[in-house]
Amino acid sequence: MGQAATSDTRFNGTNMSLKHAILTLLETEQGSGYDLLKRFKERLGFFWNASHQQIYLQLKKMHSEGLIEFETQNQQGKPDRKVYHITKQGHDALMQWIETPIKISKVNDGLLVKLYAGHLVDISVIQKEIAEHKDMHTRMLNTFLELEKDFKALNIEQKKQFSLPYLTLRRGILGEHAWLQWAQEVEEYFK
Amino acid sequence: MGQAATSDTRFNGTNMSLKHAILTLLETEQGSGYDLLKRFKERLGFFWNASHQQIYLQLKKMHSEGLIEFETQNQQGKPDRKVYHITKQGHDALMQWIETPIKISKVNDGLLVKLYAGHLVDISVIQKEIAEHKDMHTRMLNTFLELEKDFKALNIEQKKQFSLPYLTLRRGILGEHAWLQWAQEVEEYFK
DNA sequence: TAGCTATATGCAATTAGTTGCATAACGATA
DNA sequence: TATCGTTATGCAACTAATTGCATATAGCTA
Repeated sequence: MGQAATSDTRFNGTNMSLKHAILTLLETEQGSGYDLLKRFKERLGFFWNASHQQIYLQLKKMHSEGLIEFETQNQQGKPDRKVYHITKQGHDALMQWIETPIKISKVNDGLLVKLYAGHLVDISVIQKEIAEHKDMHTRMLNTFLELEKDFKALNIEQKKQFSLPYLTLRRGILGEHAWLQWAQEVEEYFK
Repeated sequence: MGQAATSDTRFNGTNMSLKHAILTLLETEQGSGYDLLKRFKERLGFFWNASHQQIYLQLKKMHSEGLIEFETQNQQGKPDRKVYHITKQGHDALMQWIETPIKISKVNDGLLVKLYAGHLVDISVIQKEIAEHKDMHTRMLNTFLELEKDFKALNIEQKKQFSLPYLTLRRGILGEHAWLQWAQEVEEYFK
């Protein structure tokens, strides 16, 4: 056990930011911060996560940079909505970003740090936590499989339309499968 | 395609920080910032990544918090080394962290944002970038498989000693396998 | 009726992480 | 001899993200 697992040069490229994920969403359809929050959760949750605070902050910043514009919609009973849409500048920035290589995404997983340090505590502490994470991953996988079922029920035209989002969904499914397979191995090891 | 993929309540718990990864490393063996950097790269690269700037900054902060202590070692020809070791306080903080549930680790993958937005550009742009990432993931998998080979060559006693790090390595291997399998699917889709 | 969820937005303080720069000497390679 | 990689540490400026708080209404549930 002594080979270098990573080398700095493999991780070069532009840094990803929430900014381009938001531009991508607004490119297809305008929406408020709240709309975007929902879209992140519903459609991008398997590869991008963002809190509402972060989204609102980014939107404000992007507006000041001229990447997006908004109109205020008054609503009865509910607070006003700021409906954002992408500008020419925002579209250009997105296109430029897509064509610039990005870094391989960084993995920082606290659960594995715990497992690595597991000799310091009763191993049942770790086992219990892995079991809890397994539940979460199982629920996520099931959600993804539901989404896949929906996709498979579409007609050929619609399938073509959603093929790229579907490929990202596949990443989520394969990723969760791998996680659960690993958890299985860990369980068997401790049996 | 419309089900919620994630819900806020599933992501509760203490936030992981570099701090505890460093404490874990120092718990086993004392070392300098530079040593820790190497250990991150060599042994934790498949689940934790940190730059040297960040490590030195954290060490300074942790020292001011009393979690670690250091002695300065003079060396001929080379700069002085600050060899850090964990304190009682640091050990206690680590133990407490291990027993506190942590959040499921966040996934933010720019490459998938690009794929999601792939309809905006010539798809070959995306294909090319996925191919480049595939190379990196292949190299990483090979490194991990080498490490696994080293582990398998150990005797029973040593295997027992390194069983927990080995399980974290398995996560890396299964994760990279899943990534490459996905890349294969994407390639076949575009063929 | 009290609490929960959803809708809708935001600020302030803090922590985490990146990017760029700086220094300094050794040994190996070109 | 010039450059490159390794060893060794660090600051400054910036960007990214988290945590906690704050406001306000409607509808549903216990």
